[in-house]
Amino acid sequence: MTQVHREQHAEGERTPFDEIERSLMQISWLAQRQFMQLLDDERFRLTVPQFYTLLHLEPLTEACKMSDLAEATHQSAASLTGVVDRLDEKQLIERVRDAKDRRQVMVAVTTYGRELVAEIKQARREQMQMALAHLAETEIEALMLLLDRVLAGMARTLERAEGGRLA
Amino acid sequence: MTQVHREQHAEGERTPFDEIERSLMQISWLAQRQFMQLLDDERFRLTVPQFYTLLHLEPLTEACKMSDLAEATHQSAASLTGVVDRLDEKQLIERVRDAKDRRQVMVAVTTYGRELVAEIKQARREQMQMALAHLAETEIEALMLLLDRVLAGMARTLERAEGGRLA
DNA sequence: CTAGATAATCAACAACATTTAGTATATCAC
DNA sequence: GTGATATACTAAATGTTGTTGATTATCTAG
Repeated sequence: MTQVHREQHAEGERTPFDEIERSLMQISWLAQRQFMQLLDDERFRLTVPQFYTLLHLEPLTEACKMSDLAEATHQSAASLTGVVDRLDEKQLIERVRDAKDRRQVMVAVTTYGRELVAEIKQARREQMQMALAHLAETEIEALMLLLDRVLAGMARTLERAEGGRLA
Repeated sequence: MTQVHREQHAEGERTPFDEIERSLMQISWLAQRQFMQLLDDERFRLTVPQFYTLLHLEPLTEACKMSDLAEATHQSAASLTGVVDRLDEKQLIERVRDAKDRRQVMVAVTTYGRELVAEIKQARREQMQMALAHLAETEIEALMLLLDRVLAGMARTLERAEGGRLA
């Protein structure tokens, strides 16, 4: 196992807050990493940008303009074209030129695309459950309490910041 | 602004739970994206894997073996070599061969590396505060309450899964 | 000393995302 | 129609990460 040596130096003051902040960051990294691996599964073969682009399209009844999609997913238009190309190859989305403004390309998720998103969500749910399966019920409860307190602390921080700015 | 058309189709049943799940996923994507952009700032010029590798080293008093670092950050050894190369170029870490086992390369964060991590954390905190600055105090409170309930719901899901498996 | 295991790196390559700049097409104002 | 603008795509170049398999150096067991 990896040995961990924590610092206690007097100047620099490593506070519990710092520890928690670091833990949250590390958890975020690991979760992201785990999700990446899930998406890379042979059933899906998606990358993270591809999935989130698809996810944005999935609930829409109507097709979405490329430019709107780029804005919504915070990707540049040129970058999005590549991502949408790859989704198109996999037949997860369809490109249709708008009848009214023939410059525009409207993108819509296909039925297969919707199915895949559903599968991925299901797999992710199972993955999360498995990730916590080794914890005892009491440990999960404790974890939840702690997370609640983290959120409460974040709320307080935000209130203070807000108060300071609006005073 | 992007027009959003939500689906109400009878089969398929779009539940509020689905909506929230999607929102959480989208928030996670946007947060990740925002963080990426922050790390790309001229002050830092880091990538996400580079930052989290550095983050893992930052609290350690002693240097860390490459293999342990790879395991901890969930990267392959070969992949990590490249990441550490780039951190080394930026003088954020130092490589030292272990005296006892000269095969091993020990990696340690430099003072400059620690400073940069601190700067990034600070910037991130400010970024988060700015992201929520446009919310009224009552809205933030409401948001926090809702997040609490999301977490509680997650806990229940986990308990059920746990109960089913252990029954 | 030798054989084999171990640690890290290297080499070669593929995939993806990203940027910049340029292009084709279509729309709109006049 | 003409010129300006808008929309999406393309091309080319870059950087990072990732994989696989070989390689180098080192240690350890016998």
